[in-house]
Amino acid sequence: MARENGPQDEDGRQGEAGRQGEGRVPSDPVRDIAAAWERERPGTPVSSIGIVTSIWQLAKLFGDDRRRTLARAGVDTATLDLLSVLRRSGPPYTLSTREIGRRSMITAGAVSQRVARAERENLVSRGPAQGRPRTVEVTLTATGHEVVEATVDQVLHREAELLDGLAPEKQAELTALLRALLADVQHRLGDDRLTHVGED
Amino acid sequence: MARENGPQDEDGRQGEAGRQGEGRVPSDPVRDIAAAWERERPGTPVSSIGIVTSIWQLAKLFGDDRRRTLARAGVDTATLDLLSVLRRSGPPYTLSTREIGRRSMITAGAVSQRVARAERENLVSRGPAQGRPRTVEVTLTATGHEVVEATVDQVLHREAELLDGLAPEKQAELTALLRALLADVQHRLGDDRLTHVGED
DNA sequence: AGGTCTAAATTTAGAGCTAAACGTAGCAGG
DNA sequence: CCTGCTACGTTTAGCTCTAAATTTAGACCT
Repeated sequence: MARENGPQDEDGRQGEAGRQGEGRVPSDPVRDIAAAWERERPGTPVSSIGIVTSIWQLAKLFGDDRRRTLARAGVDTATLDLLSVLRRSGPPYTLSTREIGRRSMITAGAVSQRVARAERENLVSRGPAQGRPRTVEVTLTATGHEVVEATVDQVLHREAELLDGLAPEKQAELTALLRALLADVQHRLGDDRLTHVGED
Repeated sequence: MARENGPQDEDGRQGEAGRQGEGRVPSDPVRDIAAAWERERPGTPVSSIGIVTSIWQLAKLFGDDRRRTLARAGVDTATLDLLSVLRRSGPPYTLSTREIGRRSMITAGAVSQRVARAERENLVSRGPAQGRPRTVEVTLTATGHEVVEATVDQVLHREAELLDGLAPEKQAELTALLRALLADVQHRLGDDRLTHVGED
């Protein structure tokens, strides 16, 4: 209620898809974005929007939901990510900061900060690696181990729940396509970073 | 410290996929994550990982790449997102802050801050809405308009390029699946937010 | 041995975001 | 009328990230 008058469109053109006349398309926000660019700037290269924007929005929804789930348990997503990477690596639950950065796809500075925060709460410990000079090893503590055990299933279960509107075969197809795309993009970007240094 | 011994594989088992004996699978990092959970904690509900983690990593790669592309042009991604939403809405390039938040999927506070930053650089202007009390309207300035025109094609073109390792039919399939998933998750989360208020 | 060089991690500056507290102003009921 | 409610935007506190500057400590060369 509230909003008594201005019902239909302060929003500019919300339903801007305009004329997909027939069936009653139940509003596809991502498609609308591409359509709006076409309408406003004919020739805009919109081909990537259907994939990139959907991925972006899904990541946002999953991420926000995960944050809320974990907040109830008193943990934050960055810390759980760190603990999970260590937990998954198996005994002795130890990795170099470098390796942590690679697996979590974050910069070295971010690793330092995550580890410092987690160390403050006694979830991990830090020390020089034996055989390798200049490298620091991070190890899960007993407390850290407990936190993982207490939260990981919750998070994963919740996410499986969010996916179960999609039929299993569809999920399998999607998994395969995402996997192929991820491998390709990763490869491309890895190369680019090396080749692309000074040009363009 | 003191973790002597273990020289050979600090990385835990990087290639932890272990025995997918035959073909020489070219290392699938996302699959490895699920496999590692299974190995370390049999029974962990890993079914969502293939989709959720891939989406997360792709979003990170696309996002980082976009940030780098825009940095060269002296813009940041949050600002371009704001300007784009306004640009796409068509003349008079004006939206309420509420609507901006909905379209960009960010909180009201984040909208305020984005608008404040953009206003400082004269990319948008802000003022009370005509017919509706209590609402603030944001409008693209000429400068803001120029920034969009100068950068949007670059960004979208770059992203299309990143996708073009995936065959067009595959892209179409992926688009359709993501679209279905997004609609479902969005619907579910919208409901949840209302029903879930005090329980659990 | 002494002076670079270099590879590693850490620290810092600054952008962004969320959640929650706040300010404000129509509006509705007594 | 006055009071409290409600819908809106803004501000603030705190977290997290990136990029760049800084620190640290072997390694290499002569």
